Amino acid sequence: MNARSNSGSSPLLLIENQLCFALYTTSRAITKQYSILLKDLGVTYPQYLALLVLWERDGLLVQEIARALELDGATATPILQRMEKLGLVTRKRSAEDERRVQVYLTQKGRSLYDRALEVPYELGRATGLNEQIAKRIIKQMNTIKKHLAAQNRNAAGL
Amino acid sequence: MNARSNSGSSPLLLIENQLCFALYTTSRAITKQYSILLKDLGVTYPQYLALLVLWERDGLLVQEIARALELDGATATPILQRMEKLGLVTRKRSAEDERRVQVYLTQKGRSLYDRALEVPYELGRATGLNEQIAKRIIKQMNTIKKHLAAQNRNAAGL
DNA sequence: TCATAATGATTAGTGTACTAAATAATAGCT
DNA sequence: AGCTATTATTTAGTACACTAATCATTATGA
Repeated sequence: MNARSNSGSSPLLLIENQLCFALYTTSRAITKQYSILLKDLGVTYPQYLALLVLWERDGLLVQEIARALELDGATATPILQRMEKLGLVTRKRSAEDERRVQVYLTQKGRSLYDRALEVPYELGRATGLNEQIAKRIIKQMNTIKKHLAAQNRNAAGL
Repeated sequence: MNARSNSGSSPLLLIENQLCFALYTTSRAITKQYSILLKDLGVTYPQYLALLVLWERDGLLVQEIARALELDGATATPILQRMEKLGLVTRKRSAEDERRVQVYLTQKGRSLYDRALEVPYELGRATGLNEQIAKRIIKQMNTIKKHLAAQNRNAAGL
């Protein structure tokens, strides 16, 4: 049974709309919770994500950070500029290739690491899901994203 | 096993961070897909959601629409103002209570209904999940939101 | 080689989202 | 009635996110 066969019910209640709406509102609720937990650190959720990848590997390109966060470069740039203004990172044009900009953690950026370790722990308690269910949801989210990407690849290929 | 006991692995890989990140990126991917499907209608995803609730019941207050979309009133107002500029709705101060603003669909707003019915159908194909799994995810998202709300109620009560 | 394409980053412009503060009107209380 | 608290909406200010366009630099290929 697909959505079309369900035309008697209201569009608000169609399962596809419900699922997307649930993800939309839950994602916002989580981001809000992160902003509470990250207030002490003085960073936002996307900034925290950028820190996570830089703590993994320093000196990444703007593009690499954007790809890791699944963000457009045009979104990553202003985030990293704000982080530079906060004194968390520095941005340097690469010498070999002047197009590239590498992002490095400052001492201050590195210093947030220890306090940041507490964040996912506190947030994990807040979501109230066990690890097994969380893993299943992560897999299903990846399924959705893969499906959407394939859909758009086909649409672009026409 | 909680996050703390997992202190050997990187913070990026902690299950809580992974879950939240998956929801964050998937929600954005879905919104992007909606924006493609809604381009013909000339509305954004939040505007589409507002239309859904108004098609259910016309003349709702700004606050009621905000609550239905789980948005702050301060976010709903500019969305509805843009929709008014697009000629989709009109906003009228209530006569009995001058604080209240009621939102009504215009003829143009009503006329989008038929085309909008196709949207969740096309999006459902795009996500690639069956109804049963979708329903389970919706339930789990509600669990997370309830948990977060309870957490914050307790924090406020201290 | 040199015109052209591709790449990496940024800027411009629009539309959310959020908190906090302002505004205006109504409700409640004494 | 008049003071105070509450309610509904809006405005102000900050920070994403997205598309499209721009700019500089590097890669390419006839």
